[in-house]
Amino acid sequence: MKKPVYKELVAASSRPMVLSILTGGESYGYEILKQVKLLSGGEVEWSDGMLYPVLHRLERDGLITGRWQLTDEGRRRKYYRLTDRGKGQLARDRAGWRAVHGALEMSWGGGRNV
Amino acid sequence: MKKPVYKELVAASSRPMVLSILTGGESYGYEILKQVKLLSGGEVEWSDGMLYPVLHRLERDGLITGRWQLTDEGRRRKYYRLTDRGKGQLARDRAGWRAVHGALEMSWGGGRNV
DNA sequence: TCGTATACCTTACATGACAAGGTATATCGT
DNA sequence: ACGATATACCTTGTCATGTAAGGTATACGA
Repeated sequence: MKKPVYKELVAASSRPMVLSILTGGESYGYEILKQVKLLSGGEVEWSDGMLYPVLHRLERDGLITGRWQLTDEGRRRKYYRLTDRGKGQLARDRAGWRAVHGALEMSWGGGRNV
Repeated sequence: MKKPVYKELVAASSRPMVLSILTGGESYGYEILKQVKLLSGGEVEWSDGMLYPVLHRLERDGLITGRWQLTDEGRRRKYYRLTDRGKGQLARDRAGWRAVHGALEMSWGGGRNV
């Protein structure tokens, strides 16, 4: 049983993570879930019930756009890609994250101990 | 006008930040607010309306303990200090944060570009 | 035929920041 | 004397968001 990352941390990272994954090209929900797990070395696992609303929000806000696609096996997937607005948001999210991360690392010893 | 850090990021960092600040010794709400600003180089500013409920939660959960103190000037302050439970929680929060941070940094270029 | 993986979606609930309001004292400038 | 600002704490109403749990459907291997 893996201890889950606490939900506020998921909330803080979901948008930049999804946007960032999409800088690598189109992707879809189920694949993004696996990407997150892979990128974190298995330490972070998202529930699909959390991801789909995130994707809908990002699309509603114009940060990503989606298109339905049928695979050869007959499965339907919704592929998303980053918009220009999404790229701008990602840059701001990354800056905000790093500001907070810097403050945390400072508080965790100010560069001396771990 | 400073652009505020978005609220999910505040929610994710508030507990580890407060607990971490208290590893440096007792402190109180108003001072913690200034510490956060200082540690972030002025980039992160918390509202007091957000911090006080955080402190109450942490105390309720036994991660910190508070005591009222009167200063020489007649001001009342509530000083908080870290408990052993709080130290354990801080270690878990730090591990969780770093797991997510690592995944984000991976997604932000995999170690190559910025 | 049954379980697992793939692939999407929704709702009820609890949590937590934000905005805005409140109380009170001390200090400093005019 | 008075007003503004800093210090120092608190609470309430509103909104956003994850979690848990449920749903639908197809493909594939045992």
